[in-house]
Amino acid sequence: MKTLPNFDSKSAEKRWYKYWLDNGYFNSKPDNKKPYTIVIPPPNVTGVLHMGHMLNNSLQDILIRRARMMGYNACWIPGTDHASIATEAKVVEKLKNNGIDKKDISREEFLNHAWDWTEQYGGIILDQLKRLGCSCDWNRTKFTLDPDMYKSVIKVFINLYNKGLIYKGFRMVNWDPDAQTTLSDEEVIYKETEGTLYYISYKIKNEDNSIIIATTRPETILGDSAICINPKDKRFTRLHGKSVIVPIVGRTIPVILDSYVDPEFGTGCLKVTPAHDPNDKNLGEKHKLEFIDIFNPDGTLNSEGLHYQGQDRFIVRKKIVEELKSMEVLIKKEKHIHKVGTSERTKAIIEPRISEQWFLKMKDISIPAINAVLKTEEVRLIPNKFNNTYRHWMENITDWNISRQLWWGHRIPAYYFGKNNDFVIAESLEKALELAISKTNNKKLTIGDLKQDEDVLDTWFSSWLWPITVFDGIIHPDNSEMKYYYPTQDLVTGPDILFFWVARMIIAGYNFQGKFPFSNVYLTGLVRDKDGKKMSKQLGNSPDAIKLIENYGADSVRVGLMLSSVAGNDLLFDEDLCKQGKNFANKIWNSYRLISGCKIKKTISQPKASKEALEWYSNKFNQALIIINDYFDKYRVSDALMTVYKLIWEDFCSWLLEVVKPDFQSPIDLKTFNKVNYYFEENLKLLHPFMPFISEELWQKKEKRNSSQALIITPWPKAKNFDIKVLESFEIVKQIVGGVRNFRKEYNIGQKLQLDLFYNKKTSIGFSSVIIKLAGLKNYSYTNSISNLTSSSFRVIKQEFFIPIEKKLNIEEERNKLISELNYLEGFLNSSLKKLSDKRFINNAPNEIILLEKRKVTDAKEKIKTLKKSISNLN
RNA sequence: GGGCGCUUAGCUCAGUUGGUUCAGAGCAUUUGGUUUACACCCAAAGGGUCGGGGGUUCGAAUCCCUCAGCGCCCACCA
Repeated sequence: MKTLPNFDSKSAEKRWYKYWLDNGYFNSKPDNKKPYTIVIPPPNVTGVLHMGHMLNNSLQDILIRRARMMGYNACWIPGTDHASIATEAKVVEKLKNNGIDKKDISREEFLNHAWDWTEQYGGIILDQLKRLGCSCDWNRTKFTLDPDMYKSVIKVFINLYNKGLIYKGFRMVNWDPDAQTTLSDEEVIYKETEGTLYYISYKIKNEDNSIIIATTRPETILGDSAICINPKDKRFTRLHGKSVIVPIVGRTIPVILDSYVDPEFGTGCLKVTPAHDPNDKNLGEKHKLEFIDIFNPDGTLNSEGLHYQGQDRFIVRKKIVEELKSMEVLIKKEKHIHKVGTSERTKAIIEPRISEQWFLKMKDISIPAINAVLKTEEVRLIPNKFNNTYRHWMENITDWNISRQLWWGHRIPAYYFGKNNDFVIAESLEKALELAISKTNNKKLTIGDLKQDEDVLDTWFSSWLWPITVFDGIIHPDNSEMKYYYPTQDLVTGPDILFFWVARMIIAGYNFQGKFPFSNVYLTGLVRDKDGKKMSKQLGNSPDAIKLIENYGADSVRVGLMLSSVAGNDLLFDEDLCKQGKNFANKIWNSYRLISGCKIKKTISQPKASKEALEWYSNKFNQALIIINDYFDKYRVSDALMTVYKLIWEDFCSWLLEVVKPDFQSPIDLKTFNKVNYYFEENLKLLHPFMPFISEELWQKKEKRNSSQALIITPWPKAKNFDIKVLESFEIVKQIVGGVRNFRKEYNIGQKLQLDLFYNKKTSIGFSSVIIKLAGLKNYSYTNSISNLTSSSFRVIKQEFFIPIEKKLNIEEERNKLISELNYLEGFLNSSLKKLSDKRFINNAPNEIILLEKRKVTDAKEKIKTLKKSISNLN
């Protein structure tokens, strides 16, 4: 029996993954089965597997493997994302380490470096997913910068532009004066900083009076174009319609009214500098103010800065304060804590700056996407608590800034020509020339006169097409793959990209394909460490994913992740969970060791206890299967796993196997052996989506299997009816066995000594052979003449059980035990009686509740009677 | 500051429309056990005023109000 070695996860993982690949089990082609499709959230091409990926992809694999077994044509499409900003940053850094500055090389050279980098690191994360067991159709692997994907993205851009949905406009961007580049909002770090709030007096035009404003950035008064007050602020009613004069500059600017201004803050008067503050920009647009840009790209002042031209913004701040002081318009200074945006890369204080960008109008095209989630439920968010967040964002959606000042990405297909920077939108230079000629009627234009836009598209502008482009559905909308696989079924991703990605895919799916791209969106939580801290490289609290797999085995890590992973809830990951997974794998392995080690003897007949226990397990299994299926329907994956876990560990191992396993070195009968084997395999089927490797290994250990019988493609068990009464009476069996076990513990009686157990009512409980076997009884029968003085008793349901004991009965303890049981029951009875005597209860409660209460009373009374008798017998 | 959500055992979480003994699971802990698949094990036990307060109701973990603490998203306030 010791011949079976321990489970070797490393070798099993290698062997079976190769076996699945070699047999093409992951691959999908359209056929006449129903499709079940998931597109992977493409990880960054240069990324490495982290805990978030592990969680996310384990879930997808569980869903896809179960679907495969359920008979669907399961197709999981893998791929990677070019991730403009992240990848470009990494390439820039690498070049820098090699002494190359991005500014010094051409776009083409840079892109060559970027492609080298991508080829070098691009496959890593996908290989890591294989280690985890992910059953993706690798033949379908896609990359968002693949030529066909590139074409699709450009086609969509042109299409939207021609519909008038894409336009060029001005936007306030985060400008890094040191790096001289724009930064995305994610790259700006806000730091709490102590600054100074300066109170400055502005003279009212044609009056001797003045008003006082407060500002943290006095140098920006050079760009002031208005003073704004709250229309409801009674202190300043007299200023309505007036103008003021900007100190130093001498410019006359209007006083405007807007409820944006908070009368409580500062003086209640706000100076408006539309070119250098996002909020002021809004005011500027709303009130049609002049935009006065006072800075050069390097943070020095331009000609609008008058005598400060060419000096750095922070030096100017100091000098201007002095000048204002000398003009006696600086009223006072106050310390002021506020948040200042700094560049993640250069640490420079960012300068909000107006710049020209490409935008996509979102309002109209997002309406169907709002309805799909919130009204028709064609797309479901799981859990649906995210519906509110979704609504909030979608109803306040603003135009999408789709251009980025980067090189790595899909280059914007705008071609400029002529002195006025006129442009055309086209999929190629040749086409652009054609368009430019017809637009200008200038036949002398040549390709050399055209200059393509330097910017690339936001990464999400390709990702939002992902469920379509993986099937080439933009270029060839009616191709057979599209017809078969689109729309897909489930999407599994994190809530952090609900808007960046999920919402936009829903929008794109409807607008470009007429159908929403998926039906269900399973939103996972963030993976945190066990102290609740977000896992990150900087904190160093993120375990190495591959090391985890090596230490515990992929199956165990998957179980560890699933055990506490509720949809939408953050996952507090503790390595001990993997240990739990490993223990489980060990348990399963050893149950196989027991079964496979049995010697079969055909001539012996099946013991009654085995027959009874198998009958119970058959019901138990079907009940569990129905529950598991229901959990899957509700995407309660960890509950489904826990149900499998308990079915195998408790019901199968601790109860069934304990009954059917033969005595030491005794043989087992064939009938029992076959049945146990059968259920062992049924269990493996339920286990497979969660623990693919060990389940396949154990499945294939069975003899005479051929490849067509691989577990991965074996049908999921069909749920059959079960008899709840059988399950209920087995629960009573467990209590009786437990009662005997407690007795043994209390009186320190080992398992080997066989006991007598008597009951005092003739009602049948069933499973008597199981009881005899598991409780270690030599006699189990009815009697009405048992003395409490010579036996210990316990009660299950309405039945009383006695175990005769010769010497050691501790009467005092027995009595105390009975009395405390009695006290509990009497308290229980009283509360029921009290309820029933309450007329309001009788008048209001539904009949069935009253009947229940009455039954409780009669049951309790009966139990009390027997208990009292037992107690009096003890005296 | 605006919006949303959360608070149940030491930890991570279940708890369907208020109603059976409804206060649960897993882990952890404690106690006892092992030549007979597995100490990566078996058997049993302890542990919660369901965040505080108030209300509705015959009846509240569940519905309402309020307070406190935590989290997320958005805006980041001159």
